[in-house]
Amino acid sequence: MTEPSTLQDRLIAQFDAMPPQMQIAAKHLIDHPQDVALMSMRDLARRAGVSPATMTRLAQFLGASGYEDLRHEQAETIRRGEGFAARALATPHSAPEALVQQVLEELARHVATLTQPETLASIAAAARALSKARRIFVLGARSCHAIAWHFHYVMSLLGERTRHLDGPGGTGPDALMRAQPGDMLLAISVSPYAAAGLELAAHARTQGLGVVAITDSAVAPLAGLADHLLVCPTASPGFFHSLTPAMALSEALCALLAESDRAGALAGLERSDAQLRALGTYATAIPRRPG
Amino acid sequence: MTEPSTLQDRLIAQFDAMPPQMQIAAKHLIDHPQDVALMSMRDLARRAGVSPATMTRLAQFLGASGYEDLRHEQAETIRRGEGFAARALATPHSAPEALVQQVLEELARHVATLTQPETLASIAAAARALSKARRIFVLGARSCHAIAWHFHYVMSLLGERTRHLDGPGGTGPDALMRAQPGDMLLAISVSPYAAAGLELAAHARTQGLGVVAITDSAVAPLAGLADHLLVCPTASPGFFHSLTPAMALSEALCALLAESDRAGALAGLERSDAQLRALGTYATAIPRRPG
DNA sequence: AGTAATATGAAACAAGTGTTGCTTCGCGTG
DNA sequence: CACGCGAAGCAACACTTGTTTCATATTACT
Repeated sequence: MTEPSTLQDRLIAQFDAMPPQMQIAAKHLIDHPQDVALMSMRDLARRAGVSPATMTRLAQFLGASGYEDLRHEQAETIRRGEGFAARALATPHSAPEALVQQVLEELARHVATLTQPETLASIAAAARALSKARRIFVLGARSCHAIAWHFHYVMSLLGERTRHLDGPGGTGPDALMRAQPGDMLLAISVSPYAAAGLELAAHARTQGLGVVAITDSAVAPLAGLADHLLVCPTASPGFFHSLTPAMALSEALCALLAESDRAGALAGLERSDAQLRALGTYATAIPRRPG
Repeated sequence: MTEPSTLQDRLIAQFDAMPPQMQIAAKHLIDHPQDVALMSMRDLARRAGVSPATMTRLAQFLGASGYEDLRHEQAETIRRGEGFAARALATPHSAPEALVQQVLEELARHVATLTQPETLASIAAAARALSKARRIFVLGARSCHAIAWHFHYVMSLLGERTRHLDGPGGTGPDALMRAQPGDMLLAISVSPYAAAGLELAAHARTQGLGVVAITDSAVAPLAGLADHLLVCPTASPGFFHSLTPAMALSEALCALLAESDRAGALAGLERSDAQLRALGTYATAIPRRPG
């Protein structure tokens, strides 16, 4: 009688009873259910980092006679449009749900806005400039700290080129003392514009650093002293300014920088990975759920 | 300049130039475009009442190298949710611009994904739980630090309810010592899952705290011990996992929490604002460009 | 510590995949 | 009436598919 359950539900329900490799496979199916019907089992297994045999075993573990059973089931699900397309149904939401929907829809729209051709060109140009820099100093005060830190963190996995102008005791800006010609500054600043960040950016500018600015207006304080200006929308139906589009910009920059030196990025990542694994930083196995 | 039109459009456009059998095949593809990706070509040919060879010829007639080209194209279309496609405005990009566009489009799509009704309900439920908490501890290790910090920062403008489990000298987790029943934990964790964060979350759980988790899979390590689970996609065409959707989730939560106590939020904001202005934290005028 | 039980990947398997070359068919033209 | 020519099916092709088998690790339990 309990048969209307979806593939994902069954995978989740039985997840804890699976052997490790099968859990890896199951996790992949849960996270990419569409791919069950859209690609071959062997390809899927390769992406999941699992032997093809494991996929067959997983299918049989779920009670199916084989993997093709799963495929047919998922194909039927997709045909019914339950894949993703359940949009724009009349939405008899509660008040809070309506608000979340508004917020998220606006964020999605804002991020989509960034794909305008001129914006793309600005991003590409900024990335090109940053990729040539000897060092990249990263600056983001107050709310923009999140973006600055994230950019620095990601880049630090690739190598040693970024310096984050922040730190305990207010000693963050000190790193600028070692700035040299050929270095660049990535500064993030949205309204209300933190004075400290602006002063530091202006100072860096006087030292001859090139400036890439992520900010919320073409006439924001940072705009005047930026060599490359990336404007991101921050409006939101909610209480606060949004930093999601700024985060998207930052991630786009990271993607470009990694791509511009693919080999170097890979090498750096591998070195990071080796150390992090050696230190047991990451959980390796998918742990059982506590009973 | 590649393929400004969808498969169906191209089929219709060239329909009249096709030989009879090929038209039968084409009609079937036009009427059941999904099946191109969801079943084998031979099956499809059988249903259309056409020889398999005709299908191959049809594909090549359209300029594709073979039928599998069509299959991949359709699979991609289905993956994107098919229904509404802001696709393929002629984009004669340079390579880097094409990559940025892909990245940003995928991010926008992911954020849009979060507006599914079930997701909205989860977010609303999580926010409700958090709004009732006496205190909210915020936890995000490594890459997730950006999200955790941002949530804490925004909430700290409203009042004193959040504690960020991080800090210099590794003393971050200490704040948990003062946790009491009725407190909650907001934990953020995406793959690769940082072990430290997971342990801390598990520990908080044993102390009786309710847990809201933002993570990237229904079977992520955090999922098992979460009372409220918010799943955000992290895939990206670029090198790295994306945190933009997680940021969007966090901002949605903030918006709801502020809204749930509008008066309190306003009062808190005013107090923050007063102090920050008194200290000259924010730049008031737009400075002229130096020199 | 030793043994039974289980989990796993490599390789072998038959069945099915999309493609291609060849043949046949139908039909209009010289 | 040959003739040529495109269309369509058949059958063999090389390849990939999902599955199974089996030997080897790995794990769990006295």
